[in-house]
Amino acid sequence: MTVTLTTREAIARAAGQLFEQHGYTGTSVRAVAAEAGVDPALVIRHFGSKEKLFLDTMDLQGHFGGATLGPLDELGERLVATLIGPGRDVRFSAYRAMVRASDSELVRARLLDALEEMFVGPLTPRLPGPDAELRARLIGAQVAGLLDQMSLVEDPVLVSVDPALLARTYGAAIQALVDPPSHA
Amino acid sequence: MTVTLTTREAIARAAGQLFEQHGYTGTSVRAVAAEAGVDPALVIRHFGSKEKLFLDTMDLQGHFGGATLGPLDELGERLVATLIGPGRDVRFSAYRAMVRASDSELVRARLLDALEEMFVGPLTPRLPGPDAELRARLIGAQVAGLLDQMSLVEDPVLVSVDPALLARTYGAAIQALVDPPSHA
DNA sequence: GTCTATACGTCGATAGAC
DNA sequence: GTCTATCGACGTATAGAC
Repeated sequence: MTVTLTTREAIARAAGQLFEQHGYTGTSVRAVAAEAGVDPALVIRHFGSKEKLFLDTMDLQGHFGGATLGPLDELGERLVATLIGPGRDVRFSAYRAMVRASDSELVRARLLDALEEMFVGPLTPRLPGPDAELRARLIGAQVAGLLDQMSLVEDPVLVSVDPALLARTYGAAIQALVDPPSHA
Repeated sequence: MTVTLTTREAIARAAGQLFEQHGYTGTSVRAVAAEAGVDPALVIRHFGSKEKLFLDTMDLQGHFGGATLGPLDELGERLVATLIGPGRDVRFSAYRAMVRASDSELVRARLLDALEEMFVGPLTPRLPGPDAELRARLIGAQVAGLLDQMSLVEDPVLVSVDPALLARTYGAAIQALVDPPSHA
């Protein structure tokens, strides 16, 4: 029920919006300050640096939580459907903003941590068969790759294809890592 | 047999090295000029802008060519083995530099083009069964994701795991998109 | 035609006055 | 806490010397 925002909240809100819209480089501290209606020096004073402001503002975990829930059977298809389903825009723009800022070492570390917490961690103890952790990490790679093509470089074919077909097709490839490997 | 480099060549060589080493943001036009032993203004004069210098310098196609050759049988495993096999460092650093610079729209477009030319184009006409183009693009996504985790965020587990095991495991997931889908 | 010298505008960040 | 003034570094442009 807060009618007024604290200065810090106003800055964070403006920063999140501008970072997702124009990227890290394309968003100046001065632009954030103008959007929030405060002095540019205040932005640095409150958050320490532009980089910390970015990391404090961007949140991946909040958008992808629970994607690995449910039975292992057909988990691949459900996982993809969750990623590209309703509300995909907020997920895509958060991931896109992070990767675009990956020239920063802290941002890369955050990306690795987020993937670990959201996919590798929950998945590893549930996968049957050998090399469970490796397979969980490779499922994470598949997720990252799909997000790359759909939200970062925006492959027009993938963006506009029937989501159900995409979930079925890519889900099968993910399922190949969920199910225990069959040796030749 | 050229003993001396032209100014343009010297700039390009210095730029390529610095961009791969310190990223786009971490490499200043002035640093490139100093490394090449020329005046900073010359860099802009020869290449137009820092962004064009980056695009002229970075080359993905040259490093990944021919990864999709050979019989479709076990193509997945061979593809991964080629990506992470001997000389992986040059491939990884080229890809890493590009993604780190993906705040630029031109760089993102180049990434999409490169993946299309190297994987989607050669693969689409060869894949049996329905949705060949979609499956080829999703194989591209799998490749991008693996490169993300190994060369951009540098997942320590994936970087140090036995390459043969990795090729076998991730190769099986790629093979699931090479082979025609089996409907339930 | 190259190259040098210099300068412009903007950036992230800091110091110190209210 | 907030603003003013300012710093050094950046990408880029241009004028003019070889």
